[in-house]
Amino acid sequence: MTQSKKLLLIDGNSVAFRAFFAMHQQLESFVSPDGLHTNAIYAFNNMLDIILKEVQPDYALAAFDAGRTTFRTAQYADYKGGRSKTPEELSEQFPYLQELLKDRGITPYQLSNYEADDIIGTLAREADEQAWDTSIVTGDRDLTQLTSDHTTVVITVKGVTQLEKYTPQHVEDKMGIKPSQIIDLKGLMGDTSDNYPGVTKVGPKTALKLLDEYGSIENLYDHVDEMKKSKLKEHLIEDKNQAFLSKKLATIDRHAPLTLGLADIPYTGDHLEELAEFYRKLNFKSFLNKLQPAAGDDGANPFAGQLHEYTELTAANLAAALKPTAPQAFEIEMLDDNYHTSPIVGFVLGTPGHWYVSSQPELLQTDAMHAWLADESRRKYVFDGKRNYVAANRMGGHLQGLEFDLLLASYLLDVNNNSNDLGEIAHSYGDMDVQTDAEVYGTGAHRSMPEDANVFYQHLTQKAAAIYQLEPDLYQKLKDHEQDQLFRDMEMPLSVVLAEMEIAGITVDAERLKKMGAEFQQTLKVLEEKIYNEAGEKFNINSPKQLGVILFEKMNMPVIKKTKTGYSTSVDVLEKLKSYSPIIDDILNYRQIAKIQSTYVEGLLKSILPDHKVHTRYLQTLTQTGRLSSVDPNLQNIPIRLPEGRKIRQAFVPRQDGWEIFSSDYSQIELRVLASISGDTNMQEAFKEGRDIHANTAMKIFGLDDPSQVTPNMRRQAKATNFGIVYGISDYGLSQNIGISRPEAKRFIAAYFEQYPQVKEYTEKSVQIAREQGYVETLFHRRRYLPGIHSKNFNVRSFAERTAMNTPIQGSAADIIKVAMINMQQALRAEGLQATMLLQVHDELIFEAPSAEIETLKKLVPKVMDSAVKLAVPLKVESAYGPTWFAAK
DNA sequence: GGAATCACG
DNA sequence: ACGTACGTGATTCCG
Repeated sequence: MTQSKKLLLIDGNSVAFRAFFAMHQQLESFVSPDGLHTNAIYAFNNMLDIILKEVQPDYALAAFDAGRTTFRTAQYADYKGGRSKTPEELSEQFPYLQELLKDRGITPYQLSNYEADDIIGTLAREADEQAWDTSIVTGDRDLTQLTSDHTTVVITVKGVTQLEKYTPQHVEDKMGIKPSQIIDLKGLMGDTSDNYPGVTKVGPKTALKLLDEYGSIENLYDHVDEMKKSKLKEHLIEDKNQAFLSKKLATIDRHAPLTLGLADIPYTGDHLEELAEFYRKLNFKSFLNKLQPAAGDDGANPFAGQLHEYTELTAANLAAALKPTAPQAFEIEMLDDNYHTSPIVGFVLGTPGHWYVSSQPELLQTDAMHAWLADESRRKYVFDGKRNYVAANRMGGHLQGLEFDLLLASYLLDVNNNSNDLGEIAHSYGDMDVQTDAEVYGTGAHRSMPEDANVFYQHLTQKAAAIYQLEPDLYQKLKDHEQDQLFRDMEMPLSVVLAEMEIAGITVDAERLKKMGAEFQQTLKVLEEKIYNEAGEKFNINSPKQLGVILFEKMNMPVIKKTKTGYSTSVDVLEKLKSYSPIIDDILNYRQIAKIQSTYVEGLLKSILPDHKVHTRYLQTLTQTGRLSSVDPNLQNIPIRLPEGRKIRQAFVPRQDGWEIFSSDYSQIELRVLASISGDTNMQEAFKEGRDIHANTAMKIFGLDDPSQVTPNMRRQAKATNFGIVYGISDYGLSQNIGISRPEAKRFIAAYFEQYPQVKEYTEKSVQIAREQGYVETLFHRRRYLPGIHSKNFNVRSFAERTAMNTPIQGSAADIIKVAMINMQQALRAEGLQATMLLQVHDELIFEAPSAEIETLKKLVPKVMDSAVKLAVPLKVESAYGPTWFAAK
């Protein structure tokens, strides 16, 4: 069976208009070197990326209007009259838009006397007759009259990159009429934007009612005499001609005399060289970077790039391959993200001109490879050293001598560019010679080795070559940013520390978890029954939608908050509903236990490997602030705040009897960082004197003389205010958080800034710096760009301002614990301890150790942590230990 | 695949 | 007037 052909038809004018106005705000920032406005072209191209990927057409055309005069203006002179002139900033973009379309393999077309709609209608009809599948993209809902079993109309909503698909069914659901009735609707109600009238006093509601009853304008007028006497009837009779004319105007001509046919418009894909030239001309860097040869190309590569030659590694040539003393690129290949468990499919190493590839992981286990891996003097260039370290470890090797990690370098240069794909990153630095993994291996369920081994080898080779080629450029950029130390002395060594922590893993007592799971199961069952009783019916408690119906419709509780999709049923909402019914408490309990059960009992059990441990992966190049994140499983959000959840920690145990879990955390590290970098003398004094910072703040903002006057509630509010400052305060946010009025929150903040004046200066200075240089930095020159700081959109700009205040604080705290971790691994080794660092949870480090080493750790760990950096205030570290993680707190 | 919810610092 | 706290990840539902 042959698959039916796919046709893509684009309403060029309509989409261009939408594109132009969607990016109207950015009009003046999208200007080519020649002074041409490019915002519409840019947004149009974004839409193309999306729709081409989705439709994958065999044939494609973009239709444009030929001018103002058409056969419709002949029928009705004022058709589309009164429209204001197309802005010059847009009309100048049309010729380029057509050039873009050609370069993207899509035929642009216009026909004098006809509108784009008619071209589209005609081709869609021809395609329909051959049972092709057609997608029509437009911003104009009128085109939904063309929907059929084979034709889908895709409407751009909210800009041009959000698309809504209309099938005949969707048209009916959304508009209440069949696609064929749209022209009747327009006939009755007219169209103000196209400037033709319908029947007097008939709007959408009346028109829909009439169509519901009569089906079409023709049938309506056949029976108009039978209607009861009414104003409506008079208008209908009066405006009969107008109604028929309007229907005619609204009807798309599906037999326009086109000068081309379907056979003339094959979709030819990106014409890479022309397209690259076009992007360069318009200064479209991001599109240029995304540009690459399509997968399955015969390797032809128009971008200067070369395909590097390679040699397949064998036992015989291994020695020769390992001989060069210059730094070598090295990469172990795995297809799954989780490198702790993914099969290893091959590896590559070498220097330019001498690339060696292999699809035999066993070679990594040879003595020769082991010696080379462990030889610190043999420097290695890698992409994601941590991943390679773990993989080498699985092959019995110890990867040392890491000199340059492309992934870490690109992350530090711009944390927004947090791709994990070598190809994508290389492209963003202008190296187009390497494909992305998605292109070579596919994604999701389709991910697999290429059929042709040479494709695999070539990909490995191109990756290694890209690392080598980009190294000098990126290292220079790091130096330009004053980030070479951060890179060399912090992130690079940390990647090895993290690899060792991940490999160590933490032991989980599965039996313990299962026992807890059984108990939770019982509790859930009881709660479930109770909730069904109270609701008077069974429903899915896990479905916020169904729960909303029960609470707010059936039980008539007041709606406190709405979400995009319906009623909010989140904790803060439910808390406010407690007095209405005991069902609320049961739901809250159910939610709490269900969360623990699904995420922490069942979820955790799934990640335990045969060694009885879980081996998380720390993502070192993800967060915008420099923190780590933890996945598969996430060990940075194990419950602690509520007693039921906290019990989960009883399942985290040392790897052998006679050992314990030891934990140390920084106390108030973010506020200490704030005190230090703001230079605020009052806040510094509080820390230097070892005072309770929240109580101290309470005394200051409530104007008390003595700590004994601070009530628990005052301290709670002061604490929230301290947090608020760190997050980039707003009176509204604070008022919400501690349940006070907005003016009160405002007074709090004013009092706070009066007491800590240099903190106020710090917040103002941070925003100022972001405005002036476009980015903010941490103590160690970690950088975050904040393009939103100049936005005209209040929300976007406000967010950037809060981020400007928060990132140096959160990020510097992240820097500090990273330094501590590197020093800690060093210290444990130097002291010859068996103690092993296992986990990092942002401001705490968790170890396992023989009981006999606990006394040593109690001194050593805090010492290493509080001496990681020298701030203007002391760092305080608190420790605890016990037989499980539960006890170590 | 997005939205809602909730776990952590 | 705008409409919010900063940084994350996993699970579930549902179109």
